[in-house]
Amino acid sequence: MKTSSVELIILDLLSHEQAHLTAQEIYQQLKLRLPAVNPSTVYRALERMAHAGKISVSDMGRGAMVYEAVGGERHHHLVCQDCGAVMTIEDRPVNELFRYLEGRYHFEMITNHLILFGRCQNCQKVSESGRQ
Amino acid sequence: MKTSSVELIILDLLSHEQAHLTAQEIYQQLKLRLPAVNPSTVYRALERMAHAGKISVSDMGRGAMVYEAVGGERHHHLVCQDCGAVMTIEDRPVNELFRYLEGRYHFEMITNHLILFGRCQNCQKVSESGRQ
DNA sequence: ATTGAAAATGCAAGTATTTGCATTAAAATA
DNA sequence: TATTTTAATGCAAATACTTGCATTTTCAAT
Ligand SMILES: [Zn+2]
Ligand SMILES: [Zn+2]
Ligand SMILES: [Zn+2]
Ligand SMILES: [Zn+2]
Repeated sequence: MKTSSVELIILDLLSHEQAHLTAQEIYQQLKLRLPAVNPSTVYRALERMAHAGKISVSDMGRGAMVYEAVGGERHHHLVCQDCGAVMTIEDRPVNELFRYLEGRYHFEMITNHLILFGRCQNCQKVSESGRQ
Repeated sequence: MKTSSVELIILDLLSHEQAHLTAQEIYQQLKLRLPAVNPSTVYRALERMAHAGKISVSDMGRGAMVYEAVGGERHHHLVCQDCGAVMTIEDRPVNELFRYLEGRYHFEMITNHLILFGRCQNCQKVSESGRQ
């Protein structure tokens, strides 16, 4: 794999903020620095980087996959399906499950950014009191 | 919510086989029974049904989300990123993690069909011996 | 420094998915 | 049953994403 200039900029974009960006958002940002870049180049670069484990790809309920640089502390998220709130959770309990499954099923886990959907405390209260 | 005829057929499609079907696959099947159905009707029905908890939506690495009827035994999957093999795993250990997280974060879990990516035993062996 | 192979990019066409708005069908109400 | 209300559908246009192929760039080997 050649070190593509587009890849370098994408990594820079994703590293700066601890961002979860969609392909579209990345493309828009990228155009600011590389005005002539083609959309398909971006889609292909993201696919390549995800496959190489440089970035994670996750459905966070935003209608399109979001990408994040892999590197710092490993983490996961709880996403509220009602209000969209995103909570970040520690790796430990998730990691324990993963180690167990690896042993039990002789499977080597690659997933490194788990997204779980549900309802946050606030939205639970709302529907408890109000109608619905 | 009106009982839409499209919804009924989709549920029937998804129930019959313990299928994980993409929107396109569902649309193609549906056309056999309802030749004049419009694609957007299918996409909208799927969105509605997912939101109502009637079906699960998951990325199983097939390039598009797959839908499955919710109802029988709750289960989850391990998907091999190399060969695409799909293993079905029991709910118990996953459920334990979920209950823990619910208590720890006052979060009510909705995710009911978890997909974890990794490498199956066979593909691990292959890359161990062969090159790469 | 040149040359050649392999990988990345651009471009254009194809496919998939979403969206706004008018119409139709279903449920609720009178 | 007739009327009103609300949700589902069709249609067409817009947007998002993918793919095949020609060209350009990168890296490694002269
Ligand atoms: Zn994250
Ligand atoms: Zn919430
Ligand atoms: Zn399943
Ligand atoms: Zn495999």
